[in-house]
Amino acid sequence: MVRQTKENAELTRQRIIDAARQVFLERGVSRTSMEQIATAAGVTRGAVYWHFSNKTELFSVMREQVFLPLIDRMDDNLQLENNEDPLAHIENFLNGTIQALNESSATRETYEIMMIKCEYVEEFSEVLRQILNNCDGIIQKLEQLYQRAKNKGQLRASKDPAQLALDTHLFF
Amino acid sequence: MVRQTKENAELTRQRIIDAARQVFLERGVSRTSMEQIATAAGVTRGAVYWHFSNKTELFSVMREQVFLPLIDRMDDNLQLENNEDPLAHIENFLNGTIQALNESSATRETYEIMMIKCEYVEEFSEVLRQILNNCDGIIQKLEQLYQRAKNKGQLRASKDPAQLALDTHLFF
DNA sequence: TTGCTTACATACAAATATGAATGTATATTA
DNA sequence: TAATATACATTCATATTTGTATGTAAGCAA
Repeated sequence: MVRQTKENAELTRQRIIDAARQVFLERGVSRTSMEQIATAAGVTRGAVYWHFSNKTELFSVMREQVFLPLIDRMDDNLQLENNEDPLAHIENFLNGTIQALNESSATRETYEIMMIKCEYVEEFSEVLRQILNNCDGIIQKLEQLYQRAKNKGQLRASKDPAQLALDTHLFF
Repeated sequence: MVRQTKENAELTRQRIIDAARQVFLERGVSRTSMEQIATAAGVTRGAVYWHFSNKTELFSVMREQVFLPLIDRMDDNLQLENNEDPLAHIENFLNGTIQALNESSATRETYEIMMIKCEYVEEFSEVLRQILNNCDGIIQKLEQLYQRAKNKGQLRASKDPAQLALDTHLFF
């Protein structure tokens, strides 16, 4: 197979990403070689290097492909418009995210890779920073919601909204 | 330096372990080579291989050296004798463990390595299993304590001790 | 004191991985 | 339709890492 049409090339690219996710999951990020990813995708390293300049970039793309939509969805679920019942709002948000994880095995696998199959050093520590950045927005929104709940008397006075937001996020 | 006395050899071994922890922390477990560990310890790979058969074993020893005492301490803190105030007992346990982490940088570093600088695949998944095994005992004890708290009316009826134990552990 | 063992250092061979260079047949475009 | 760019496969040079093998000086026991 020598020269695919544009659409086929896009399919190949996606197959490589999916293959990477599989191999990362099985062998961990740093122990998988480009060769293994290529084999799993049914191509050679040449193809992999054509689409991605190195493993770090491939990892980032794989991650963003499933995570940016998830983050978006989380952000959407946290829209601050609804002022009626902040606590229920938070519960809905958590349930929605769990459901998203439940529905997509790709998302779950990526999550697992990021949790226990990746060492956050050097190039990857940048990834970690990005993730934490994403989370910061969510934490802030959570805090605002908790603050509103407190204002509405839904929370005992002893609770600190900032702490609760951190707790919620950390637990999640 | 060619032939040390027995005590000096033991010191060398310990230096290697400490060096391994440092390098693991900086570069992640799978990206550090024996060479780097050796250099950090001020010896050659020969010495490292003399004391440890490979990186996995070195990692295990490093981990156990700081974690077994920690687990022991946690177990001790959870002794079930004191029946007066189960919830306070749990709080003490958590505080004690935090304090242990706080006191020993080696423990903290090892904790960080295990959390985000190690990919749990193949040989290392065994390590993960071991860790979870250790935790099981703790979770059970927590559950018993929560159960007692419930019996004593310290908990609302709606709370499930098993759930609370998992929550506490997971959060921690 | 001799002989054996220990605690390493040094050297070597093999495996593995990387990135780039090159080749090539086909899509695409002018 | 000719020229060019694309989407790969193949090849190659170069590190890097590993485990082992070998060397060696000093410690230790008899």
